Amino acid sequence: MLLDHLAIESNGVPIYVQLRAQIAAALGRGALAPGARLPTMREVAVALKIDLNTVQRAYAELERDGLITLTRGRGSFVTHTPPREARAGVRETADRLAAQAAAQARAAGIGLDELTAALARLKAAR
Amino acid sequence: MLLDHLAIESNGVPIYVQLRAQIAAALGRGALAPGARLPTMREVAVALKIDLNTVQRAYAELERDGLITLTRGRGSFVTHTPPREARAGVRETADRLAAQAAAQARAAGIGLDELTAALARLKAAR
DNA sequence: TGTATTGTATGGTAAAACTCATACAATGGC
DNA sequence: GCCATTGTATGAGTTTTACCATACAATACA
Repeated sequence: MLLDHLAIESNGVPIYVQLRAQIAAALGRGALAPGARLPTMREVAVALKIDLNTVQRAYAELERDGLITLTRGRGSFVTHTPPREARAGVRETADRLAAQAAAQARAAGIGLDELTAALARLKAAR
Repeated sequence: MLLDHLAIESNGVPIYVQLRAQIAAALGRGALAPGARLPTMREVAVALKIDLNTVQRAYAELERDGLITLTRGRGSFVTHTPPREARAGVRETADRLAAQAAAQARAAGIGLDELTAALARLKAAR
């Protein structure tokens, strides 16, 4: 379920931006098939303990970008013809995050191999 | 030059967050060697047409994370890598950094697998 | 037809982000 | 010692984000 993969961090990044990015990435990954129904705005608001208006803003921008369609009374659905660039930004973002982590590691005297091992441990702990 | 790799987008992410992330990523890719001098806060502010205080906030957080050191009158410099056996808690530190990176990735909709793959790409690119 | 569901919209409040202007303080070079 | 450079700091004012409460409008369904 998509709701389980959503989580808001207090990084300085606005909540609606985080939400928009996470849903966009999930769609680009194919986690939800075209035509599939997204969780209700109210469901997301309750689950993440954020405001309905904040969710609405994220959903509205996803619709503006052509990723989802909103229909009052019915719900929100994945578009059947998603834009190509949906998947493009994911790799860029991942590379940027990896480089950031590498910088932190170097400053702490941690090698890339040790960081990789730590990531593997984290993955195993789930 | 680092300045050329900096660009601010109007995507809702606070400017100081974008700047901090981009500089950190550049350091992680090895764009600047340890000990190298960063562009002046004022240079960045002028080049990106943003406020000096905004740059200062980004630089300050990079210093708090140990990535750079700030010296009044001299400038900002990439911190030197500490000696390898300097600390006993290498593993704990690595785990902490990994968890941090994972949280950042999660906020951006990036999964552990994608982050690991990106880290492998970065390692290969050296 | 009625009614619950779901997206859409508005007004008010608080906090954060950003800019602008100005000033202070340490460093290095003349 | 003088002075330009560079980081550090403060305060005022505007914009953006987020929350809360409330209400409206379209859809689906018993």
